[in-house]
Amino acid sequence: MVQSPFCKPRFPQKPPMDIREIARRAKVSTATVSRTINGIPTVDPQLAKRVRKVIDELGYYPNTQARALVSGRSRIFGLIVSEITNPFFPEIVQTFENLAVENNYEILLTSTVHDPKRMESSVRRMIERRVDGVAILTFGMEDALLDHLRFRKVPLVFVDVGPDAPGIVNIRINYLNGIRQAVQHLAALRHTRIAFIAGPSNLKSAMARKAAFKTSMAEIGLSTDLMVEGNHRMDGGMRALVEFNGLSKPPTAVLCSNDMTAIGVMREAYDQDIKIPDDLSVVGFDDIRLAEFTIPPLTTVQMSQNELARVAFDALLKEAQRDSPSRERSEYELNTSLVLRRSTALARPARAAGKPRKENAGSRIG
Amino acid sequence: MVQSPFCKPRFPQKPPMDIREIARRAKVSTATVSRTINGIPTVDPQLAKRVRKVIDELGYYPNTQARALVSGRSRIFGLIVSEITNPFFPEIVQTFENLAVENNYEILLTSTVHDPKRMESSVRRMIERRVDGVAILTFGMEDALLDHLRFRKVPLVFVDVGPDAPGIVNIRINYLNGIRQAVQHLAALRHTRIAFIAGPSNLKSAMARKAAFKTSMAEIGLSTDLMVEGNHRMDGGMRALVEFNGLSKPPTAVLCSNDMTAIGVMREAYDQDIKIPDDLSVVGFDDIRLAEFTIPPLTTVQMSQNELARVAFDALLKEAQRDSPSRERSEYELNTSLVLRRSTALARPARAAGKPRKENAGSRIG
DNA sequence: TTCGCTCTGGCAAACGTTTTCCCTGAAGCC
DNA sequence: GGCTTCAGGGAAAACGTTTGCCAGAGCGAA
Repeated sequence: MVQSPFCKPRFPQKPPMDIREIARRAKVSTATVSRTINGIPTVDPQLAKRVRKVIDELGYYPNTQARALVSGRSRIFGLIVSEITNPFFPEIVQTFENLAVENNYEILLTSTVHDPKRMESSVRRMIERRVDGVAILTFGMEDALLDHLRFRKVPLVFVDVGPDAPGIVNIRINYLNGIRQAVQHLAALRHTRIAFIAGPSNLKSAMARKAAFKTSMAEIGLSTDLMVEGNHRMDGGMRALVEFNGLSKPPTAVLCSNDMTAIGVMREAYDQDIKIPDDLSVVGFDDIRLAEFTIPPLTTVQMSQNELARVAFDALLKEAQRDSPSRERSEYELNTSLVLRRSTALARPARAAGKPRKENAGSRIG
Repeated sequence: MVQSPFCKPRFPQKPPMDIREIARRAKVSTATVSRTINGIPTVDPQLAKRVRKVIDELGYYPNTQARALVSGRSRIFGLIVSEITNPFFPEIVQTFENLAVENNYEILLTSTVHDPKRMESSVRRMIERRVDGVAILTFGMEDALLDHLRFRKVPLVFVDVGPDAPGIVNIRINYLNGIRQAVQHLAALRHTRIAFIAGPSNLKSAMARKAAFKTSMAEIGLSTDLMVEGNHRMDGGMRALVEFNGLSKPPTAVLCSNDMTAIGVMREAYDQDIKIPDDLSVVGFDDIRLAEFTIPPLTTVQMSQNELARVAFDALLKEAQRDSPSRERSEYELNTSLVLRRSTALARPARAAGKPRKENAGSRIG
């Protein structure tokens, strides 16, 4: 609990540039200045004009902290992500910021970097700054931490994993739609040995994707014995491909739980001289911006980060603007859909078992 | 100047959970509680313990806004970038945040998205939230805006482009070092027709890189007639390569003003069936994390985002902690150096002029 | 003219901290 | 035991806003 002290003012000699100074110069009370700034209609247009003139001349900007203190609203939304360097998030952050600017909010951006200590710190920072709401785009947040926020009646927006409680908004993602499209696309290209590289099993969203894959495969009568757990990072994808290649009958197509995994697969394939899409079809998930620019461009299931951010922000805004906590739980749904690029192709009739790649010693059938 | 009003408290009935409540329950004055929280040593250990107990039991978190109001320090640093979706920045933001957490600061992250309105809004937001300092990692900020900050004696940290004024920290980047290494590396691989794809000419940093390229080429007696202006985005790189291929004697190696440009080049090369590095060597600049995972992995000049962020943050912290503005201008220098990966190779003796690629109709010498 | 109503705008009380100043009591010294 | 010193902790004044309440002005109607 020990904290470094908030110390003395930087420059005590700094001339006071506050609402009172404005009031003095405009020969009105501070109340009128405040009302003018806040666009309250009861103030006489003449007066307002005079006040605004002084404000502009002096380059006065109201002190948000004082405002927040008295109004009880900080006009800050918290945004918790797992790590900013994960390419999935910058797009979201950008959209979030754009919306914040439009609505005179600030974003308190916090990343957990998968560290419990940091999660706790994230929540503490949110509470200390008295955010008006938090969007939680990371997974595996401990309930005890959430309770801190819930106890303070901070509006919460989750993706996928929120508890079913009043005042908590959940954005559900329809994984099945996109993943079914991906599976059927691969099937249409004559692939039957379709592998899946899952995300870490402690991530609900990763499990949901995996379930969607199983369902989709079952629907068209394909077996799902080719499944490996990755980590949603590139190295996970690379390792998975190595593992697949050790199999007697390796897959001809791989569906990945996210794009970074797919990029890892492609990278490993490059190292092993496996041609994509000719030797192996690869499909990602997320459609991060980068997916368009991989080599080859990645066919992937799109989950619009833009839309996700927008829905989350709107929900937060709506929740923050009401004066009492909403009673009914709100739910939003986000769809997913396949976007075709160039990392998938017709399946080769068969690949020789355990064929050594680099040396190209094996015979190729067909 | 019209702003939406800060409205009434969300839940007036919320029980007061403030320093006074703590004081009451611990049977001390608010002053003691405050002193305890701030770790001021004059408070009796017994008392402090009692206070901390109450604080923990009640889950009390001090109100940062009130603290900031009275102390005159917000414990917020502004961070202005051009756009978060530019892969160059997330790494910086992450490091910045890590350091902020360590030092009990918050980051107010703002992006200009190359829009003058947004720049203005960025600066306004910084001032309104009374940040303790701003790191400006974007270029082409208008002086009038900066003056707003300078006038308020907000510590400022720039990369490369800061004005020479007291209290302004400049982080200079030694572009020449890394670029010279890159050029000499290519020359050692027998390349003589080395092209450069520059960044937009209104970016000082881009111009500095270009100048470093010219210098490096001149040093080893090579001509620099193969220069094109890109835009630091992928499409710029793609267009540049198209342009080069229209030439009667296209380059055998390309040095790019940043990694995104290089990725664009590689992407276009893929489309045109130009093999990298066999047909064309490519070198980037920045060493964004992604560079390690392109196909092939990109040889590039590293400018450590980590170190940049760290230097910027430290400078800000130092500046914010002093009680009067520093008189002397501080300067930091950041080095750059080449990191070798797999996008460069020995030059082919010559490439046939205007050789059509896809159709592979030309003869290949060597 | 007087009453009462509507508007406008000022006064002052919050908001939740930090910090100055001062008071108390205890310890140290002769 | 009386004096000085000092450490510890409390009362209260800031910090810069918003906003409830009220006073006065202006105006129309009786």
